[in-house]
Amino acid sequence: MSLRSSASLPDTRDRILAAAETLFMERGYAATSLRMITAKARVNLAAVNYHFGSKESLIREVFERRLGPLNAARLAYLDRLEDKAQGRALPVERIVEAIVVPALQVSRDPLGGGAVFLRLLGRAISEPASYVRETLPAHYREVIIRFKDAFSRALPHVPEQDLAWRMHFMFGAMSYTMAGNDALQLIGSCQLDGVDDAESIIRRLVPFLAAGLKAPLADSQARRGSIAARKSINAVGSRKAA
Amino acid sequence: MSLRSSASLPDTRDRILAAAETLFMERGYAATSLRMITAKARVNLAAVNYHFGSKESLIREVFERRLGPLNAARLAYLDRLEDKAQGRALPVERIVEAIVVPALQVSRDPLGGGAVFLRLLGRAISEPASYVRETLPAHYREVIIRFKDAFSRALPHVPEQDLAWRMHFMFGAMSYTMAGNDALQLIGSCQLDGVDDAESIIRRLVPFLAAGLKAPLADSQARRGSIAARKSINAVGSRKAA
DNA sequence: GCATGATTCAAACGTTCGTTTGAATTTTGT
DNA sequence: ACAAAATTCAAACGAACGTTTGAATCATGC
Repeated sequence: MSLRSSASLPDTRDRILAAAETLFMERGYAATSLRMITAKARVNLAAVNYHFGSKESLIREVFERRLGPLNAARLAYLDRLEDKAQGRALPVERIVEAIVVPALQVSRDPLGGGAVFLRLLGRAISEPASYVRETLPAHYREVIIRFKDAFSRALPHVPEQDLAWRMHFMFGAMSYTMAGNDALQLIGSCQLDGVDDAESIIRRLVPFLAAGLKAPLADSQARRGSIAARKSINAVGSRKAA
Repeated sequence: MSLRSSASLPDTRDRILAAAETLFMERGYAATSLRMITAKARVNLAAVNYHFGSKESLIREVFERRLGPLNAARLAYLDRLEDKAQGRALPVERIVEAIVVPALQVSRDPLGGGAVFLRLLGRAISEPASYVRETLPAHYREVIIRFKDAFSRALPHVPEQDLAWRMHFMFGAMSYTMAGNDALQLIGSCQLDGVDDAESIIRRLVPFLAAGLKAPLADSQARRGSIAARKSINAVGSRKAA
């Protein structure tokens, strides 16, 4: 079993995990070499293959170390909400909180690496690496099912397909935000300094997502919008887009 | 100048661009080798360095070929809306359309590669590669400024910082959707087949985003939610998250 | 029709990658 | 204390990477 004597576990494994987490977040999986990781972790190059077997297994463990507890906390949060509601429908805002708030908890992980992992997770969702695209859905499946049911009860008038899409949009806004994607430097054109702590982001994100989920259905107004869109496409297409 | 005689331009450049676009979308920048690109494009390996100088310049051209026209179409769409409105505030839905609909146009590019580029673009926003993170903001700066002004007039009661964050969330949901991020396989738990064409996605995305942008401000209810969140964090943190 | 420039091509360059090896070192069990 | 197991280490492996080279091939203008 190789159970460590509590006090003096050889932190080589954890140092590698922490270094890999940071570097994968900063540079992506493919662009991060094992030599960068072992240099940052101050361990021997061969330690990665000794402790994890391969680079691919390493990134798998990076995710599993934190994603399991995160999604377990989300489900526990939802359980508590549903217990308290005693069968009554939950407010959409509370369900959204059950997804978003545990992320805040992770970002305050006393080990300190939680915030880094959140950014990594936000990036990983659009990471093309096959190990990521196969590992994440397995972790999320139960979360998706449970929350889709909860939203479905809270929004009984929203058809299943529309609800699925709205949850899709919700995960998009969330992942993007958690990834810290200031790539477009929205921030550059107006000051966001000092208010980018996790809690104030959540205070803004939850109402945004709840309003989107509760939005009136498109059908009534959609026809007109769709036609207008079509016309404008032709109009734009006919000019020389410079 | 090397102006080609119209009919028989050596399509080597375009074949490389198309192959690179697809492969960057499928596997990411760092994980795509020049040998993969030249094999797919059926050109010689050295052709990339001959025509583009380097791998980095190649990806830059991949983006500039399509992103310029796309954002120009967005600005033209907004121009047209504002001309018609004659100084009156625009409906939020129309402004959102001006961002989203030109993407639909790109996805119908007669050259056929537009949809691939949209997915690449959605991924690139969270791509850590420095060339991407430095190139994209330059293309988007004017778009951000113009649309922030438009939203600001349409939503005069929303403070600037809140508006910036809501636009941030909007770009998140958009990028995620354009990237085709079914990584969580929301789709697996409920059928979305047959309705995933670009137009029906937009018909669902625009109301979602517009509702989020118009959401009531958090302040009134936020205090309570924040405290509840804090308590739940401690509660969850104290149990063994499995 | 031939000289000139543009393009393609096979081959090789040096570097870095993930992984393996086998000996040295440390930790553990008795 | 000592054998056995676990871990660390320096060094090297072959493969794949982006890029360069110089000759071969193609197109073009006079």
